[in-house]
Amino acid sequence: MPELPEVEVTRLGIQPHVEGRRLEGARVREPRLRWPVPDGLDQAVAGRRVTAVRRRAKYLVLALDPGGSLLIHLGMSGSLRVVPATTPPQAHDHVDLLLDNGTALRLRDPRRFGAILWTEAPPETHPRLAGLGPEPLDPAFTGEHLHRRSRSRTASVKAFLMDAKVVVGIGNIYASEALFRAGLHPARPAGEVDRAGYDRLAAAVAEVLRAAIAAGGTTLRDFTASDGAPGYFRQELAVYNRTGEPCPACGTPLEKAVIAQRSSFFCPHCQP
DNA sequence: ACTGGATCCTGACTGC
DNA sequence: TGCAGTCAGGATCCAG
Repeated sequence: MPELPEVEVTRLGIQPHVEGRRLEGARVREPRLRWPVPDGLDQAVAGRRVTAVRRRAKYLVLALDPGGSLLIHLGMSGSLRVVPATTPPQAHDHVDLLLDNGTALRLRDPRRFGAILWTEAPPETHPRLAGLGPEPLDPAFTGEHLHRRSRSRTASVKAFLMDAKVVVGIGNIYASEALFRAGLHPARPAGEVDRAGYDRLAAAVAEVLRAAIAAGGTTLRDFTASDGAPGYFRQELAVYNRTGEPCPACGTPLEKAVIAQRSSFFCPHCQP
């Protein structure tokens, strides 16, 4: 699924087509997503204007006027396209948000781990968003923050980095990539990494996420941006899915290990 | 407060 | 060609 860079690439892609448009309604073909698509979504959004397309963690937040917000999560396999509303839906095209120019923002999600939620309250107070950690591209995300939050934690630094209460947006690909750039073994207990290590890690996270956004995200199999284009950061991945290939820094064969139930990729020499 | 494990779902791929 | 098994970009819930 889309991690933060893929969600941000999606946001940048749909924003010019969606922001400022009035919603005419919603067409729900399959409400059984991660959580059920709300009953009455069509009525709830009809006539409201999209004033902003934002992102919080891996959620897209469409702010509406007068009031209300749509929260859209892409789960593992979700994607959003802007298409003519008359385009015949293909398999797994579960929801259309109908815009006032004859187009539709169309959610496709084969695995249905994604979600569309509706709230009248300020979106940051929604249970799914309240309690999340800082954005990794915000100044509040620092090595000091990671160091402080990790004291006495025995779980791996990789699991720690993927904990949305610690910092949001980092999934399995970018966790491996950031730990490689920081020279940290993914299985190291989070509480044993020192301040210098977390300073390197915080910087590495921001670097790799920014680079991935600039490349249009990472396409492993089914991620496409809102215009259908794949992301090209796959070519720049240093370790992810590269078991046995030479480390780009030292040439040692890269290794794979299952850490916190997720495949993890690392260089045994550069990441002690 | 943390931790690891199970869970939701479909599709792609591997090996027999 | 078919079939069973494995794995996949997420994140919640639960027991301990």
